[in-house]
Order: sequence, then C-alpha cells, then structure tokens
Amino acid sequence: MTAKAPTPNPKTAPYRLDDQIGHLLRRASQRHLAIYAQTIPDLTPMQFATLAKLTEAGALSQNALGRLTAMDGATIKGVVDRLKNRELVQTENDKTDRRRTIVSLTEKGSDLLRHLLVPAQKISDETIKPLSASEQAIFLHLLRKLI
Amino acid sequence: MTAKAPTPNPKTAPYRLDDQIGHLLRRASQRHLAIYAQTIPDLTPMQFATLAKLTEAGALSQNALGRLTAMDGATIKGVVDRLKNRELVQTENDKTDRRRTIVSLTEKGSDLLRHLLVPAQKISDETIKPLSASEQAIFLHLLRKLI
DNA sequence: AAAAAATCATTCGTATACAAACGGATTTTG
DNA sequence: CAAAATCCGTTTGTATACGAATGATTTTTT
Repeated sequence: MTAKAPTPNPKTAPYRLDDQIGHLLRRASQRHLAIYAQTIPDLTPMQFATLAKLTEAGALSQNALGRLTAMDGATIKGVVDRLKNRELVQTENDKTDRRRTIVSLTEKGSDLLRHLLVPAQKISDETIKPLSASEQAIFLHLLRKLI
Repeated sequence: MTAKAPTPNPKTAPYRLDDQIGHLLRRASQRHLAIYAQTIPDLTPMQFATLAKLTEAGALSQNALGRLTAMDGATIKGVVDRLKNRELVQTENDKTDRRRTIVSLTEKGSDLLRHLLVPAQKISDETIKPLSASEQAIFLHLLRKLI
C-alpha cells in the first residue's frame, strides 16, 4: 500500500480575513457599487434592479417582485415605496387575490429605464474589465454555481 | 484589408438582471451570509471580521481598523460601539496622536474569536463547496482581480 | 365545509453601508 | 513658522438587509 505522503501538517493555516471568500465577495461588490454610483447616481442599485425586472417580466405582485430581485418582503416594500414617491412605478389591487398588490412601471419609469440600459451595461463591463474575455466567461460560469 | 466579419448584429442583447455580474455577486454574498448566520448566529459578520482583523494585526486605530476590514468611518464606529457594549473590544486614547482612538481585543473577545475560528473556516468551505478543488482555486484567483 | 397550512403585505427592531458635514489635531507646503 | 491640506472620530440622513411578529386572505388538507 503506497501511502501518499500526508500534507505536511498545515497546522491549520492561519485564518486571514483577506483570504476568505465572503470577504472577497463583499469587496468585489463594494467595487461594483462604487462603479454603479459613479455611472448612475440618480437611482439606487436596488431601485434600478426593480425597474429592470419589471421591464423584463411585466407587472408583478410585490412579493413576487421581491423574489425575482432577491429582496425579502420588508426590503422590497421600502424600494417600491420610494419608487412610487418618484412616480416610477404604480400599484393596484389584485382583482382575484385580495392579499396581493400589483406593481407596474409608469411611463416615466419605463422611459427612465430605457435610457439607463446603456449605462447599466457599461457598469457590468467596467466591473468585470480586470479579467480577460476568457477569464470573464469562466468567472461568470463559476460565480453562477455559488448561488 | 481582410475585414473581420462583424459580430452578426447582436442588436444589443436584452438586459437581463440575472446575467449581470453585480446581481450575481450580490446573490453569492447573500448565500454566504445565510451560511454564516446558520453557523455563527451570535456575532454579525462585520463584528466577526473586526475581531479577526484585530487578532491578525493587533491593536489599531479605529479608522485603520475600518480600512483593513473595508468599512468606512461611520460604519466601523457602530461596529466598535456594539463590540464595546459586549466587552469584546476596548478603546484607549493614543498617547502621541490625540485624534486617534486605539481599539484592542479584550480577553473575552480574544477567547471568543479563538473558539470561532473552526466554524469560520467551515463557513468559507461551505460557501465555496459547489466548486471542485481546481475550480475553487481559479475562482478565488479571478475574484481577487476584481477588487 | 371546517381546520390547518401557506401566502401576502406590513411593521418593528437591529445592523450594515455610505455621502456629507463638522470640529479638532497633525502633517505637509511654501 | 504660518497656511493649506490631510487625517481622525463623530453625527445626520437615506437606503438596503433581514428576522420576527401580525392580521387578512387564500389554499390545502382532512
């Protein structure tokens, strides 16, 4: 039995914050958010995500909208409230399910999002720019597996 | 001049939220934070990061501590305040620079962190577990480039 | 159909995040 | 050395995040 040499007692590698995946993900998000804020200063990232999802999927119940944008009920409520104050979305009662509130884009919200699509693409491009084209594909592929 | 065939008019690929790197980073962070909360429910991630960095680097000024944990001044202040309330860190005035507040671990904080190192490693392992060993190395390498 | 379980929107409380502004202290520059 | 620039900690205000609880309403189960 040819025993493979055991790893030379790593003794538990010292825990370094800067090596932890959680910390690295957080810092990468921070950099992305900084790029976002420079490019689209007038709408928060979550407000933008909400408009983008409504454009993709059409009118949605508030909870469904939260699920599709990865926000819990308490969070999506605040975002929708602020978008409503700016008249970028509107709400109405669901006719068949009286629990639900249907959220939809106003024309103003729809117009705004259309104008932001190019800048939004620039934000994604700028965020991933440090990687080569092939690295970008690999990174996005692996990142998707971590969700 | 042999013109390279232009990409066949992608017509601007439709913007899909779920394809954007920022959204994917956010969701990966969310999953990580959920794993964290299940494993270490008694200390927030930022509080843990603060204790970990103080263990690594020793006593630090509050602002320096913020820089090393990637928190701005307003944020690190709240974290330090809450850790102080729990007697996990202590503060003192810097003798030579009267602007500074030096933050250091208490024995209680030091003990607590020591007990959390194994669980913390498990959190990182669990977070990256969907990737194979070689994928893990590649992912971390590329992620570092995005900071 | 009645009971039980699930869903929806809301509210409360706590904890990041970060811009902006502030006064105080130190360092840099001219 | 004096002025300017920078750094330090703090406060205020806005915006996520999310657990937990609530009441109203479906949906599912029995």
